[in-house]
Amino acid sequence: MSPRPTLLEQHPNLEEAIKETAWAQISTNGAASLSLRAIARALNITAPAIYNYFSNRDALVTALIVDAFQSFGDAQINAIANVPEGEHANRLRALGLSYRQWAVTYPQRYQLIFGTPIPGYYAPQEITGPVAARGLTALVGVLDAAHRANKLKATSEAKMSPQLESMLRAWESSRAPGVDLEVLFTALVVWGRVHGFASLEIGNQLPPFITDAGEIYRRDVDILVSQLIGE
Amino acid sequence: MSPRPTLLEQHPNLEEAIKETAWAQISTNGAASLSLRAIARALNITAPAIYNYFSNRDALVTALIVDAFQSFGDAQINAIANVPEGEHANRLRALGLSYRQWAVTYPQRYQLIFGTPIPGYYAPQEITGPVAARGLTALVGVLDAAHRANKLKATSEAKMSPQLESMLRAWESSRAPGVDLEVLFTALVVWGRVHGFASLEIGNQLPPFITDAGEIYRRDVDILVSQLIGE
DNA sequence: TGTACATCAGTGAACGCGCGTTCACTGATGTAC
DNA sequence: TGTACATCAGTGAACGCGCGTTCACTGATGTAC
Repeated sequence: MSPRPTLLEQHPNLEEAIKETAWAQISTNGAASLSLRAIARALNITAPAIYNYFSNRDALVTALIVDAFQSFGDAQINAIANVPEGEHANRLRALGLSYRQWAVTYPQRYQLIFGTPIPGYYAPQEITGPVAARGLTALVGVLDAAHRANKLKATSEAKMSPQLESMLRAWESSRAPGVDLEVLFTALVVWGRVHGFASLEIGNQLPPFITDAGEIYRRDVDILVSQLIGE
Repeated sequence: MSPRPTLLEQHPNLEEAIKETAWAQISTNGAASLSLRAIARALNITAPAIYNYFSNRDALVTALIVDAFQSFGDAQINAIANVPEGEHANRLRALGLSYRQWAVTYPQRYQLIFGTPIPGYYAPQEITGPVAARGLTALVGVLDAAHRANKLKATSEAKMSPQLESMLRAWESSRAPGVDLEVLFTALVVWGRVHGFASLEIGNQLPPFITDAGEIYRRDVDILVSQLIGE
């Protein structure tokens, strides 16, 4: 037993500790002012030590973004894990509620992947892209299953414009083979809809009388589900 | 005619020039890294000169935010100025389309008022609040008119929860006297819905195959209008 | 069990930088007589 | 029209600060013999 603990003993997994401290900083100061020196200070190490784990500040940010997307995707997938496959309405509702729940639970992560980009930082798409797609995949899956079971109501009787169709077809052929274009369109609409209210809440942009945004959100999700899933 | 122009001649309205330069900086570097020194550099003046117009950095940011809200409110109001009062569907559609149009036209302003807050900056609510409310007011007005004309479809048959009702009643009595609670709820839902997709587009968070987000947005607004306004 | 050595995580000093803000100042402009 | 003076927008030097990153280093740990 050494008289004063070595640094290794203080931080058995320093890489993890650095990321955790980074998240703590983001939650108080915002992602833009993430500082290696401040992280080091909080961990009682010196700033250059961080370079043993991340080659520079951007590498740390990228790691955080990947973790956040991972966490988001996990949350979406877990949300429907215990809802029977045939209950399309319940599955869609679970995804919608989980979206906000995750955002409220991890506002820092939410801000990092859905908020204003960090100035001077450019996310490497080859790292960020695949892990970002995972979240939408769950939604597309649920809507597609409902569609195949003939339970998905059409959002509109109007024909899609040729431009819209060709964009969606590009998506279909590259990432979602065999999925109906209406399903893909609906996924985007649903995403935008849950995202909008959640982001207003997280960003604290709702009027002050909205003291419990969850109340509105839940009702909105119910409406959304009943508009999309038919018996 | 003096041989070299005085600074006054270079910048007849320096206060305005400072704000314009600030906007330019925000659009390239994001709001978080707004720097008085950089603004001064771009204007060929020294940094302390800015203090003749804004007492410090935060005061400049506040002025920008107020301007942005003003611009947003104007856009919303102008959007329906030429749409006849009785055409509820067209008025709602005009507001929806204008929301995105403004965001696309002034992404910096959009980011400043709807994006991640600037670290270390706290908006003085007494200045920011009133001007922020103006945007929602137009929407509430249009929905209220439709409701009074019996053209607003109910979003849901389910009864509102008591908590939801009491929040909305607080809003009604403090800011929107006489407006039906269903109208206020609908306004929030509409806001969240247009906001969500617009913010994904502005934040560049849509999947890469969505090359023309406006196509999806327009269709989404059409769906929204047809769901809310009946004949 | 004991010694020599390689490894390598973390240190501490230093670099050059940009920042917000203060301060005493300058020098052009406009006014009063 | 001419002079003395007040005003005040903008200057330039300086302050103290925190930042990312580099570099040669130290000293504990683990391995080979």
